[in-house]
Amino acid sequence: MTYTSSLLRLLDERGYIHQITDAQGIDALAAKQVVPGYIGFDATAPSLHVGSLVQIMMLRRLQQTGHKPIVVMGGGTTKIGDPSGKDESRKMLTPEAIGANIASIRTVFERLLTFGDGPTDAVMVDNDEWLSQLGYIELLRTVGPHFTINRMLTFDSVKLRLEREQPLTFLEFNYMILQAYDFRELSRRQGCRLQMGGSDQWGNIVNGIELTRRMDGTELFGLTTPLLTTADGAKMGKTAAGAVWLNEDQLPAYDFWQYWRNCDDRDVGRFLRLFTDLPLEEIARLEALEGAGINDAKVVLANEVTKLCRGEEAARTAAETALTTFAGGGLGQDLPTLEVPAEGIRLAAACTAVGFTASNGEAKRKIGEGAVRIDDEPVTDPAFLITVDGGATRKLSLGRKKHAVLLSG
RNA sequence: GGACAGGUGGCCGAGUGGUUAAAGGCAGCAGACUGUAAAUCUGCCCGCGCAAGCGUACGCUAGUUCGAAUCUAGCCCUGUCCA
Repeated sequence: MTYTSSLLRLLDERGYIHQITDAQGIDALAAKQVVPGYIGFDATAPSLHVGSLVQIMMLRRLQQTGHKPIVVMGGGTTKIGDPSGKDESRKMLTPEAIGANIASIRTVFERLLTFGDGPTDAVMVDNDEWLSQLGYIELLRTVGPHFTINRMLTFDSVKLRLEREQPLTFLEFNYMILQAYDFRELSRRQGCRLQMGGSDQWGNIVNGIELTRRMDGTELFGLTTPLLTTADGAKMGKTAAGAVWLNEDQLPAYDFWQYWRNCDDRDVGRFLRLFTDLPLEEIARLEALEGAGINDAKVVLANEVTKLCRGEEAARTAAETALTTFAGGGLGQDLPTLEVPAEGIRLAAACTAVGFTASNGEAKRKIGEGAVRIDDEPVTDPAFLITVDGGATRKLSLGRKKHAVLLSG
């Protein structure tokens, strides 16, 4: 369908839209007034990762088209301990830890959104503000009548668990009620009219809309993004090496840049539309590049995303490091470094020390396989003693992609 | 509270007394081929040690045994059904 509001048009042409509760309704609303819209985020870690970036970018799009982004931090829900994952997510965080996480996460939002008091300035709120005030009996009486178990059982989040015969705790079952309540509360406090989220949030969003309609008679809207996976089917933002964190102190800019630089050919166009502000014509040109030429598009992608999330400076340094390291065979300043003591260090120990390998045993195996090079010369003796002359630097590499700088210590 | 089933390496999943650091698959890492991509083929894939070797590991604890992931007891956890 064609949209009249710039918001919906932008979201549509850039590939953010999976489902909308009432496409015409929200389009009409966005065409005539400032729409405050929110997305909820978890506060279980000191940083969000790339998996949340689509949502953050949607808030950015909201603001770009003249609307008001509301960032909702799940401080209240985090207090309970999000039960959706398996064992690790069972941990319950202290209020102090949650507060620290929220402060840390906020730094990324500040790069991508403009905060303030103006009508289209972004605001950040913590759902703990209202959730922790709730009394159980009160909640049951006011909200309880609007939910039927029959209906709740039909939601995918619940249904899938039951079908797979996986446990679903009462706590988790209640999660959707709290999330629904969030939407209603935001509608009352901030005049929020739109909730966005990943496609897995559809049920929660719809519940919030229904609850608010029944309790207050207010009409709200919901919009979800497609579930983002990489071309080979993996969830975005998680690699075997760990999550791709948005915060600098969780993941160095160089590694962040490399994540995008190494993306699958098939993902380039999609990612450029979702995660950069580049004009669509420019993206069309980039994704049309063929063969090795697509690498140029990947560099642009890495530059742009790193610029947005980490700043110009970080993006430039990471790009320069990549250029000199890969193309020039030299050394970039952004690479991990290791100070080598005067008496030298064994090759295997050096590999582990710079983080190439998890253990000396693994390092030895890799060395034996001929994967490790010093100054681009393969070395196959794990006991080889590396020394660095005073003031000089040497290059340590494992495979094509892992490089580090050795300094004299 | 009761009956039954089950808990194995990042995940899935074989294994019912020694030859099992534990088949196979997935994921991952490296090599070859390339384009810092994908696909494919090959190798690797608990830790320490230069090495010989040692230490840990099959939910937890205690036991049987020359020897246990495998047998016994108790406990914990999960699922299904019953109350």
